[in-house]
This record gives sequence, C-alpha cells and structure tokens, in this order.
Amino acid sequence: MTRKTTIHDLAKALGIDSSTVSRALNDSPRVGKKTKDRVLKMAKEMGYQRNLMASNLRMRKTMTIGVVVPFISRYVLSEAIGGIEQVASANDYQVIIAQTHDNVEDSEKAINTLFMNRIDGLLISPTQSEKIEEQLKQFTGSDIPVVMFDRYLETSNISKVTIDDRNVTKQLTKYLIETGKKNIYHIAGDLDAIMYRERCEGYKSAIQESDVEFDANKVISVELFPEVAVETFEKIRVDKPDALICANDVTAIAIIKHINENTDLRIPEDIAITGFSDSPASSIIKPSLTTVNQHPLELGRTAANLLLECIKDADSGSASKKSIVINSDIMIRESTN
Amino acid sequence: MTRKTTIHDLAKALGIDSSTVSRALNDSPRVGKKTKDRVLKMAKEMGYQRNLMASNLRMRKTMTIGVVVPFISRYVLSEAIGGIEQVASANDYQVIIAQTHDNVEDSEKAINTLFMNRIDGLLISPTQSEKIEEQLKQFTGSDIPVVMFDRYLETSNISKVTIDDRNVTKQLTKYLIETGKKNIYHIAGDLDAIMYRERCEGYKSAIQESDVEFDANKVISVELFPEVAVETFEKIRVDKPDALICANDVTAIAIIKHINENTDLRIPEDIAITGFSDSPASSIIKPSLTTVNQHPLELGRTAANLLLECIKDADSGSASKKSIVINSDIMIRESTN
DNA sequence: TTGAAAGCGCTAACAG
DNA sequence: CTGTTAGCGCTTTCAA
Repeated sequence: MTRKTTIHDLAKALGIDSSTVSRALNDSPRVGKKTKDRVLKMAKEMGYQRNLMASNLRMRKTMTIGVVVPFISRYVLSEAIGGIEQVASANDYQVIIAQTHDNVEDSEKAINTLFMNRIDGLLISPTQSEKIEEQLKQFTGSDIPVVMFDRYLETSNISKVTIDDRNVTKQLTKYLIETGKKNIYHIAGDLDAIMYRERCEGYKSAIQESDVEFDANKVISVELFPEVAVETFEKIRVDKPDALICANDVTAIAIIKHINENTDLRIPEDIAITGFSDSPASSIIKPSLTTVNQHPLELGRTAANLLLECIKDADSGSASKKSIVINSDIMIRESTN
Repeated sequence: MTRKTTIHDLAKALGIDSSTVSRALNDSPRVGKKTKDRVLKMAKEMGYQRNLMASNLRMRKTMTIGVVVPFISRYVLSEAIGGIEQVASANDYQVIIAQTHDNVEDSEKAINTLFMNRIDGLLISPTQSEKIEEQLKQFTGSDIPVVMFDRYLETSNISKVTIDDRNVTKQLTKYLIETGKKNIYHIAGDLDAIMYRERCEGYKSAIQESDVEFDANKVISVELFPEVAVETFEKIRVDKPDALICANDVTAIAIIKHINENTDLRIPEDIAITGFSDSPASSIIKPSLTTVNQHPLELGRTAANLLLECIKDADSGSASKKSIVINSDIMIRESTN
C-alpha cells in the first residue's frame, strides 16, 4: 500500500505551507491565482485525492445521509432510494444504506452504526417498535435531522413524508361502492403499523358513510404474502365477497392468479380486486389491477429534499419539524368497474 | 448542537487518561478489568458514541464498501444490492451507494467521491467506457480491491462475478431450435456492452451449430425500451419470425403485450418469445415468459463476499484477481414450447 | 496496568 | 496573500 499523497506532500513539493495548499484546493479567495494554479497542477501531477475522512473530522460534517429501510429490493423502496440518491448526489451528499429486514435488532444496529458515522441526517422507513422510537431520539437529541418516509411512527417531533393512506383508501372503497359492490372485504396488513391502520380506517370510514353496515369481520389482518393471501381468500370465499381491497399489490396479484387458475369467478363482475403500490406487475397481470400509485420516486426525492432542508435549518440553529403528504393516484384498471 | 461526549470527556470524568479509555472501549487486554468496567459504565452514563471518522482516520480503514450501479431500482440491481448489504452488514461493513444513470460523467463523479472517502473496496456494475476503465486504475493502483458484478469491462486485472451470458443464451437458442423454430431473431442490446455482445455470441453460435444459416440481419441491436421494442417488432414482422430472443424482460414483455393486443399471432405457436432476467412480471404476464434467472440476490452476495475476501488479501499484502461465474437458469414458461 | 506524546490529513483562527 | 499554530477524536508506540 503506497501511501497516498497528502496536502503536506504537495506543500513540500511546492515549497509552500500546507495551509496554503488546503486553501488553494478549496478555491479560497485568500490565495493567489498563480499559487492556486501551481497547486492544482501539482495536485493533478501527483495524483492527489482529498481525504474526506480527515476533512470531515475537521469540519464536523460528513456530507452523507443514512437511509434505513426494511428491504432495499421492495418496489416502492428501491424506487424511493433511487430518488434519494439522485437528490443527495445533486447536492453533493452521499448516501449510506442499511436494511433492517423489518426486525428490531437489525434496526438498532443500523441506526447505531449510522450514528457513529456522524451522518448529517437520517431517512428511515421504520419498523414499528418503541425501541426504535427511543433510539431515534439519539439523533433528534443531537440535532441530527431525521425524516421518516413511506412508513412512520407516532412520534410527534420527527418529520415525515408519506401519502394520505387513509384518504386514498377511502376514495378507493367509495369508488367500489359506487360500482355497486356491497360485500367488500379488506385484506389488511399488520394493524400495529400505522400505514396499514390508516388504510383500514379509510376503508372503514367509506363503508360507514355508505348504506351497508361496517362489519369488523370483513377486515382480515394477515401477513401480506402470496400463500397467506390465497389461504385467506379461500376462507372468506364462502361469504361470497364481491370486492377485495388488498393492502398491497403482492396479495392482490396472488389472489387474481389464484382466481384465474382455480375458480370460475369473473373479475371484476363477480369479484372486484384492488391492490396498493402500482408495482410493474399490476399493469401486466390479466385482468390488470386497479391499485394506488404512490409515486415512489417522488416520495424519495421529496424526503431527501426535506431532509436536506432540515439539515440546513439545523446548521443555522433552527430546528424544524415538517410533514409532507405527497399525492397518490388511484389507477383504475380492469380488475374493477 | 451540544457537543458529543468524547473519550477525553470520559477520561476527565474518571480521572484517567484518554488512551486508557480508548483501550477499555476497544476491550484491549492491556487494561484492568475494574477500569474497563468503570469506563463502560461511564460511557453508557454519558451517552458516549464512538466517532468513526476519527477512528477511521487513525486506522486508515473505513469499514465501508462502495457500490456503483446505473440504476438502483432496476430489478436485478436492487436485488443484488440487497444481497450486498446483507453480507456487508454481517461483516460489519457499511455500504455507500451511487447511481450512474449509465452515463460517464455521473460515473466519474461517483467513483471519485468514493475514492476520496477511502472506501475499503468497490463493487461496480460499470458503464462501458474507456474513461471508467482508466479511472478504476486509481483503485487497483492503491490496492483498493474492485469487483465488477452483473456487467463488466474487458480490463484484465479486475475481479468480477457474472453469469455465463454467452452459454446460457446459446442453450436458450438451442432449445428454441429444438422446438422446431427456424426463423429466430435476436433483439440485442448495445453491442458495445460485453454482456449484450456475449448474449449475441451465444445466439450466433447456437444458430451456427444448427442447420439454418446465421444471418446477421436477424440480430437487431436497439435500446431495450418498450416503445423501441414494439417498433422493432413491427419492422421485422414482415419476415415472419417464428421466435424472438430478447436481451431483456422489458422488451420481451412489451412485445408480448403488443402481440396480444394488436395481432392475431399466437404465442408460442406462431412466434415464441424469450426474455432475460426473470423479473417478477415475467411469470405474471399471459402467456408467461420463458426467461433466464440470474439469481440476482446471490449475485450480490457472491460479489460482496469476493470483495471482502480481496480486501483481506490486500490487507495481508497479497493482491488477487478472481472471477466467479455464478449459475443461471433457463425458466421455461408458456411463451415458448 | 496506565500515562504521555505523537500523529492520521485536514481546516481555521490568528498573525504577519 | 501566505505561514504558524492548534486542534477535530481517535489509536498506538514508548515509557514508566
């Protein structure tokens, strides 16, 4: 490992002081044009590359943000991360990423490591847990901004950007009611997670505002995986639901496939189905799936922009807490009507 | 911003020297059990968190690896990144991520920034360009291991992990020939990119080994986007191809949709279609798509493991260059037969 | 077993 | 416009 060139090497080679080199490299106005040129030239010649660790240590700023998500490869998240990276990099921030697999230990480890890295800000799609809530206080307590995106916790003093899960699900349910559906079931996710609770509330409130009575038994909270979805569908099938509001695309698609392959039911005539996320598969399956587009790329971009803003605010001493609700769109396709 | 507790704060509070605190914190054997306990206790009490920047600077090691990809959200890549993060984190490495959008400037910027961060290793799915090749020498020149994954450049001295694009495409083509197809077209990607060139070579060699003659006009190199795919299909349609080997799923799926909606052609009877990647949509579309599973998660894991291995080797002074070819599987589905 | 001292590579007063 | 000096917070010889 041949040691890398430092500003001191440059300084020595040029017969000037390293502080001058540093200034030149940072294009400070307090250094002569000529020296600047000489330094730059020599830097190129000697293959100098600034050591950000040293610089960061000195500046007490890392120019990096942390991103914590359950699974990087999930459609909404990978899109969001793409958006985050985009705005981060455009603002000369780097992004360091960690997965939690939706479990508390991994979350804690990730958050801790990021904290030790002295990241300038944190973007998190948190796992539901008191512990995490507790841990995030580390950051807020040290004036390191945190923005939750996609999912969020109840915590009152952390910024977030999300969609209006409740309202969009309410609209979706209303729309189904308008198409004449009467026996609408809701396949919900884990109701401890606010996101799914909100979607459920939206469903509930739409039903309550209609003339059919709300029946808690028609809300089935399960793990949102294909096999479970199919099982669940088979269980409720005896009650002849004429519409299914699924809390995500994966379950909706699994059920559609199952219905196509194993039943005579017609979609949407006999049973309408909706999903959530507008993942690529939802427009490819037959019948194509009515679902909610969460604009994940924009979600990421917005979250990153908000975080950068908070970082700026924090730098200038003014803490701030903002919540942004981004637009979401119901994509009406063949699986309803 | 209330300054964070440092080892000096702990030292002062305990009336001992900071070097002892450091040793205690690192569980060095050269410090008494009692002092160790006192330090740990005080650390917890004062909410001490190690500053990794300072530590890294001193240790000349960052425990972070860089990942550079064209687009985070692409199916294969987001899966791979998931795998990378998994093994990185299991080995106490962090991952910092950057997108290139497949353009040279972004690539250069990303690589440079990572280099300035003194990452311990680089994982890259590189954009085809001499410049990038040149730039990667920075790393190899400073004994920072680089591993290319998914895509790769000709460079002889950089490790890589990929699938055997050529062979798997050859097998795929052979299989189509065996099913009786005679007029097989290949919708190829940018043939400057080795990956696509290899797939093309595989196609070519299968054809050449059959009794139909190879016709270069049946290889269409285009940008692999849906609209282009459909246009391309319409152009070659006059020649009545009976099979289409598409260099990725996106084009294959776009063409299937187009055929379903706008023609009377039956798939696979009149025309068989294959894709590449086994993205989720490929098993959902009707007819389901025959394609190649690249095991992206394993791709990422393998690449990360190889990189960590190289890092270890580099640390012990023994540079190394390894290439791993991971398994890929042809998924036969309804779009061929 | 502990402390003193030096330094990783950089930046930022302060002086001149 | 440039040099001197003093750290950022940590690790690691070298002494004691």
